[in-house]
Order: sequence, then C-alpha cells, then structure tokens
Amino acid sequence: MNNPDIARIFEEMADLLELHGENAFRVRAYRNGAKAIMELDEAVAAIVEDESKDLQSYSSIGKTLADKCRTLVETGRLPQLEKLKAETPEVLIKMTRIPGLGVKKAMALQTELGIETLEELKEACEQEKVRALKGFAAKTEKLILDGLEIAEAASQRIRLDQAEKLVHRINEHLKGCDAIDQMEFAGSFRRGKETIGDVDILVVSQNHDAVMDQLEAFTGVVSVIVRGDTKMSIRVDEQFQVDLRVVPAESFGAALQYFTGSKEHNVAVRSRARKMGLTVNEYGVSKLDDPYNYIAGKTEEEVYEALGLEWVSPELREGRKELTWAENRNETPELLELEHIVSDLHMHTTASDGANSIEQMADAARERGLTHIAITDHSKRVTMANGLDEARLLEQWKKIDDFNKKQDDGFRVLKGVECDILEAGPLDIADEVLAEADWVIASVHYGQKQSRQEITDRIVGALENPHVHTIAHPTGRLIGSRPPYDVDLHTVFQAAVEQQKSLELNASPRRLDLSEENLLQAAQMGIPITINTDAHAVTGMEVMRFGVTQARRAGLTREQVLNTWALDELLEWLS
DNA sequence: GCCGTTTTCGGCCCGACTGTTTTCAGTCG
Repeated sequence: MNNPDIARIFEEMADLLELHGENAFRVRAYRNGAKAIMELDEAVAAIVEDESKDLQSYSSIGKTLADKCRTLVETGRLPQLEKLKAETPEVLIKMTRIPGLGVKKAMALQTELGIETLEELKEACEQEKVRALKGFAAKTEKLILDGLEIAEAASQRIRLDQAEKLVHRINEHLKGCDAIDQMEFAGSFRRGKETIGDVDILVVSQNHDAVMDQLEAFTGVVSVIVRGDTKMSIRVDEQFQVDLRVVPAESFGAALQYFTGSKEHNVAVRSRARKMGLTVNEYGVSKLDDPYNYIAGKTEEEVYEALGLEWVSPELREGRKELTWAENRNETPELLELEHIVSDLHMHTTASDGANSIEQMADAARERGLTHIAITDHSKRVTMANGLDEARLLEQWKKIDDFNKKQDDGFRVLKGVECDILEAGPLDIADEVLAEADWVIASVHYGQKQSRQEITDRIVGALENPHVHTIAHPTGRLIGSRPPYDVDLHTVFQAAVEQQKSLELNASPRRLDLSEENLLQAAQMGIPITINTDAHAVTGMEVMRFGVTQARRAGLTREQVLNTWALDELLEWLS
C-alpha cells in the first residue's frame, strides 16, 4: 500500500460520502487528506512503522485519517470504504456524471423510479416518466437525454500543449471582437497544469452580449450549456468545455485571481481574508461588515496586498505552502525561468531516430540562446531507432570533437548517449566506452511491464554505474495514454541521493516525466534535476518551456536545475 | 473531519445560472 494507493482510497471515500449527502466539510477533509498524502515526501507505511513519527503532525491529517492510514498499511483494506461501496448503487455514480444532474436528482430517480442502469434512465426519459417526479419537468428530461453520451465518455482532460492550441484558436477568434477591452485565459491553463479539464476565459467589456455572441460564433461550438448576464459555458470540439466570465474593469484582478484558482488556493485565500475581517469574491476584497465597498480588485497584486500577501505565481496556486511563503515575504522560492536555461542535455540526430545533424541541432540550440548541448542518440538495443553500437558511438564522438574545435564562441557539444538499461539489468553499452562519454543518460525502453522489484532494481543498478549521470523519463508514463512503470520511485530517489546523480524531467508535453508530485519529492531530497527536450528534430527544442512550467509548479529554483549551470560548473559537477 | 495569535467547540469561501417554482433548490465552478 503506497502513498498514491492511500490517496486514491481517500478520494474514493470523498466521492462516496459526497454522493450520500455527507457534510461537505467532511468530504473536503478526505480530499485534503488525499492531496497531502500525494505530496508527502516519505512513505506513509514508513511513518506508521516508525515509532518516533506521528502521522497527525502532518497538515490535513487528523486522528481519523491517521487511524485509517494505519489500517490501510496494516491490512491493505478499509472497512468503511467497503461498506460505503456496498451501500451505493453503481448507477448513482454514473448518473451524477450527467451534466446538470447532481446527487439529489440522481437519488430521486433511483429511488422513485427504480432506475438501475443508464439504459433504463434513457427509456424513462423517452417514455416521459421522469417529468412526473416533483422537481422534474420536460426540460430536465431533455437535459438528461443530451447528457447521457457525455456521462458515458470518460472524463476527458487534454494535455497542456493541446489546450494551448485551442486557446490560441479561441484567442484569434475573440480578438476580432471590438467589445473586448481586456482578456485573459485563466484556470488550470494559466497555472500550467500538465492536463486541462476546461478552458476559462476572463473578459472586461461594457457589452456582455457582444462578447457572448462572438464566443458562440466560434467554429467548433457544439452547444451552449449556459448563458447568463456575466457567465457563459459552451461545449467545443465534441465534449470540451469553455467557460467565459465578463466582469467590470475595476474587478479584473479579483476575477482573475478567482478564476485562476485552484479551488484549494482560493479556499485558503478566502479563509485568510475572513480571519482578517475581510471577504473576497470575484469582484474584489471588502470588509465583512461593509461587503459592497470594495477596497481592492483592479489587479491581482492589489488583491493579495490587501490580504497582507505577496503576489503568488499562478503555477504555485495549489493550496500547498504558497500562502505561508507569500505571507512571510521573501520566503517564496525564486522560481526557475526559461531564460535561466543554458543547456539541453538530451537530444537525437540522424545517427539514430532524429531528423537533423549534429551541426543543425547545435545551430538551433545556439539560436535559442543555449551555450552547450549533449547529443544523446539511442544505443543499439533500440533497433527500430537505429541505435548506435560502441563503434558507431566512438565514431560520432570523434565528429563531435572535430565540431567543438571549430567553434569560436565557446559553444560546446557534449559527447553523450541515451543508453538503454537492458531487460536483464546491465547497460547496453560497454563500461569502457561509457567512460569516454561526457554525459550518460540511462533509460528504460523495453521490459516496461516488469515487476516493481525488477524494474526498480534495473534503474537503481544503472544509477550505481559510475559512468551514468542521469535517468531519462524515470517513470515512462505518457500522459493520457500509458501509465508509469511500476517503479518504486522512493527507492530510486534514495539511490540518486546516495550516488549523487541527477534525474530527468523530460520536457515533452506528452511525458512531463517526472510528474509534479514526483518533482516535489525529488527536489526536497536535494536531487539535481535535468530538464531536457529529448528533441528528435530542431523543432523539438521548443518544448523546453513545458518542462520549465512543470518545474515551477514544483517550486524548483534555478540552482536545483542542472541546465541553468554554466558549462564549467556542469563539467566540474560531472567530474 | 480538521483546526486554533479570538476558539479544543463551532466554525469551515463565495457566487452565477437554470428549471421549477412563485421564493428557491439544485447544480456547477
């Protein structure tokens, strides 16, 4: 029973308790507990077994959740969850996924009409039986019929890079609207989350109708979900939701703060306000006893300032430690910025499966303001990528030596390799050849389905090889399409600390591996992080910004990231 | 269920939109 398992169970408890109409604060307590456990830098199991440690000393974990953690670690089960599950008809959970159908209505349908499946629900609507119930009418029947398909589809989130494309399209479309005075995309997109559940647009305008008409005319609009005076939601590209909010200019900052979230961050901000005798909504900050007289709201800075806080970077707004930092001034980590990056240490060329030469990759990197890169083509095991054997590697490195000699601006290409960790454990390239490299990345491409023990041993074994400097994409996950290997990351992190090795944050928006939670833990353990694009062509280098955003979300500073170090600093560390 | 520079009990963020009601409950973000 590892931390993500326990967190998932608490999330499930929260969902089920919510479905049963439990106290909303109790539900939130389970959610907060799940989040806290996901972000814990040690294993709950280890804390339970260690007499000197107390789970209750961690924030959001009280007596009850601590007890449940102990039960889970010791027995692998949670009787309360099993009881709740047994008491909850499956169809209830499914029905609440229909937009507009919440717990109360789902419960009424289930108990009063005896609905057991979504199919039966559909029939009941078609036979106009639903409208007979109190609180239901013809429109609700139609709402349910329309929403059934959405409920069947898995809740879909899109990757940050896909969201960026959609945002760009909407931005281009809305730019043509003269009624818009100010516009910002908020929500999880602004916070730079790896996946986005919906797009949130904030607009300042005197003419709400003109803005909403313009959005409604956007290509790809499937339906208008709601449209009121200040708020509109549409569905685009099949099932993706876009929310629009129109506010007056003097409220723009407060609305941006509110609309950027996260929900947890906003709860923390508003709780703090209450303790100060203030209240915050999307229109501004005001005194509790004079709620309509706003004392701040035009800018976000003003809103935070009114609460005695420094402005908080959107990437940090997740209800973790950001308010404590912002309150104590100068405690917020100085977050990594794209401009700090001077190297890219994982890329491929035509020698393996890349599309460009060493020279082309180097030129492109130089144009991006980098001072050094590492060429790291695949090793021979990756046959489908035309991986290099020892002889071809040595030949390539000779070319790199020649290339470096010709550079008069100090630009340097490091001789590297992305060396496979073979299924049985050893590395794909002989040690005496690896010893010649400037930079060695080890990675898993085959045998991803191995057991936890096997795959963890392979990666730890690679870290113990004196020639290896980092592990590429340490969990192998592909966002939305492939789960991580069953690797014990805590053990990998400990090995990295002991061996003084780095770990990669692969910047590809499909990977972003390590994940944000993983990064938080790795950084706390002091492991230097390498952010690399894994570019297979010169255009592939542009994904660096996604890696930087992910690092910022984990609170990483310049010092913690190898790619910000000058060449001589890096070489010294390598030696 | 958690938490405390008012509190170990009694709070817990705040508001918009819709449908079904005639003043509001339910849902959502």
